[in-house]
Amino acid sequence: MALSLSGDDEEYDSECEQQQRAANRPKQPQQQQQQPQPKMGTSSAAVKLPSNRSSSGARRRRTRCRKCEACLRTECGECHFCKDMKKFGGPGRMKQSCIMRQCIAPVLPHTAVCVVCKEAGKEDTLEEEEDKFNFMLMECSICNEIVHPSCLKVSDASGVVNDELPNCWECPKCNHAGKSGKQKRGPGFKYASNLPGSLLREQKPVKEEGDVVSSAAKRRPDREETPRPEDKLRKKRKLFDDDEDEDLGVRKKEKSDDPYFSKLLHQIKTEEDDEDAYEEENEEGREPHFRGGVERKGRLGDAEEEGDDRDSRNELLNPFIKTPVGDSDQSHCSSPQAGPSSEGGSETQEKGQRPKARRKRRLPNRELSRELSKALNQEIQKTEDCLANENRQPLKVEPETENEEPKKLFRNGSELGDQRPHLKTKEMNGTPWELRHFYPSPITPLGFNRSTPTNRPAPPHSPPKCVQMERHVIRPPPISPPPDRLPLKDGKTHVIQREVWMKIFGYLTHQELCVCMRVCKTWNRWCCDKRLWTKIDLNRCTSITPLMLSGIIRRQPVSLDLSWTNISKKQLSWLINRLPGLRVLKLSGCSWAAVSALCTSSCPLLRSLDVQWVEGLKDAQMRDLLSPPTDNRPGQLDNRCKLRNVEDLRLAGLDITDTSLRLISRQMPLLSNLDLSYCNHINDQSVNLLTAAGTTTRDSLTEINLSVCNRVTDHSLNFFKRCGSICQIDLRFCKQVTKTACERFIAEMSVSVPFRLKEDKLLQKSS
DNA sequence: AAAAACGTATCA
DNA sequence: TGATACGTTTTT
Repeated sequence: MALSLSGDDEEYDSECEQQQRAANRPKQPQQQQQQPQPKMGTSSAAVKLPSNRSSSGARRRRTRCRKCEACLRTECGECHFCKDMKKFGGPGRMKQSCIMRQCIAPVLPHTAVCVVCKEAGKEDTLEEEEDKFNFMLMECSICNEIVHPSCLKVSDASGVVNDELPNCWECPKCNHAGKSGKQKRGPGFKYASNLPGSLLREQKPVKEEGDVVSSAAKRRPDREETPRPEDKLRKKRKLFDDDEDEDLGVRKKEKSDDPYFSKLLHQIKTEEDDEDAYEEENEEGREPHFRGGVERKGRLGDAEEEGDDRDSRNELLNPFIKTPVGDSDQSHCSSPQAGPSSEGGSETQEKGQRPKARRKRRLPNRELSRELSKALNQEIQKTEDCLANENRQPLKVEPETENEEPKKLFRNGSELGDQRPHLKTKEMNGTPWELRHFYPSPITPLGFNRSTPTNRPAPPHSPPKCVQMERHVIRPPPISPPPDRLPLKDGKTHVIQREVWMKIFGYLTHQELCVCMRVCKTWNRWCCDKRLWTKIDLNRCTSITPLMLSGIIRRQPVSLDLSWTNISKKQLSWLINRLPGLRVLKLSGCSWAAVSALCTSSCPLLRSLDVQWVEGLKDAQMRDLLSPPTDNRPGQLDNRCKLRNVEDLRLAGLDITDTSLRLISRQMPLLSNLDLSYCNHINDQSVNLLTAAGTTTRDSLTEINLSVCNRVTDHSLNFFKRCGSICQIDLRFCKQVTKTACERFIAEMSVSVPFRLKEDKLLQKSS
């Protein structure tokens, strides 16, 4: 089908698509009634597809890249889809891949060919990035046509590369025609709405009116007629309204920010090439901006004008945004890991002329500060506007722009209006996610509210706006995005290789990375490397916007701190379902309403969970949290505790009792570090439960924090004697615990395990 | 030829 | 709005 794209479609109506499918399905009882008409008449799917998009060809199905983390996994055998498989004893009706194996960067099938020349992608035969780009197959997310950029005749138009998806762009024709990217998110699919738990909804193309855009897009002929994206945008905005409009006007470029880099910049070729496009971006900060923005705002403050801000926002916010293709980047990014097709393409960095493409980036950062958030918001709006405009205007290739995706976001979603929070980033670069402790938690027991254990810092409450995420495909950034060396103006390349730069970037904070991202396309790309964003910290970010969520997904952090944010359940659920590799999740200070998202999702790899001071989290909620997933979303069924692999659990400030501890001792066999500070209902019996014979916690516990637990007495120390691995017992500020008892404990334990009093009532194994 | 699985229609 | 079903596509 895919191939067939265009030509024929005209005949069909846009609606066909859906119907087509319907037609295909003979079976369903009800269907008959409704019978979608088979306009297509026939049923062959292939045929049908084409018809759908009238104007363009049918969308081509994509296939797994076989290289990404997901593709390399083995089937879990536990998700809904696996259970349906015959190999796992199921009926085999669903025919879906294992949830854990949903490809992150689906590629065009090998059978895909250029609509114009009918040949496959040839990027593998070329060396220059530009060439590669020009000869690789690119699928338009709007008209679905698959072509070699070099086969296009449109000269001045530029395409907008979608970095998120390999070989995906908004072709010059569509772009020039002002078609909006419609919601289509390009070929990539499942990740979003189809997945269980996805919050995004699929947009059903034709059907809904809302999709004006999409439908429009579908039709080729009528492009012009098609409703403009703007419409949608407006709608969206309304939904989220932002206040950022004003900002839009503001943005500008920042170029100058870092005088420091200026020299470098001059030398860097990238920019030049892209020149226009590129510069704009840089200067204006589109991609760079957004990043820069973040940082700057965070740090620099105003430095960036709007441009920067935008970028940063985009990144964070719009995960979907694609990087400007400009160069080869697009491809890189998009499918860094992905398959073949993507590979080839990826490099085109600067190519140029031909179809120019632009891409956008997004940076998810944690460091967004409020300022940043504002900036982000602005950017978002801008982006929206831009998107609307951009569609009509051809972009040039840029290395890292992120327009494309953002567009989608906006369109679909909601994004625009969001509130952009500020993300703050700390530096996570390179940090091993292994942290088992959440240091940062603002709420450290002993820290502030010592005296008022029960009071929790008021979490920022901002009503989460409705986040409607569309179903976009959110993909993680590529690892080691090309090029290998920094292109210089004189046509040569910098002596230092990418990996060396990467090591250097590894020492930078997120803010600094954002600054670097504004330097040039190449750096922009490199700095977006997933390895540099293993930890994302949005602690106390006043509002979590859809774009931010997208940005997070794209970066696939191993550690995510959403403490004291007003994230909603829907948002959290959406995130969790898309962060299969998440190990550390901090939700302290969030509402139970939000945290309850954990009840319906499975986080098999979660090792550290922080739910301190979560309002409304009591025994009943703990039960829900620890019981097997209740939800029926596919892939979510599991009879085991959702948090069975948690080693570090932070429950400070919760009104939980022995009921919860009993569950914990049974359901969390790997629990090593438990924080129960400020839990006023915890008493000696609680400790007894945790250390009772037959419990796994008895041997797994290495650290326990019972500080400010006024019901705990000296007697608890006796229970800890039976813990084989205990290394630290924090009983500070426990009114009923005496120093004498602690000393006695040390004396008695000294025979086998030497302990010491690190602080008053803070027992620590002295190794 | 068969297995895998994409993408969407339809069901609930 | 999520879950299920399934024709078709794509790979093996």
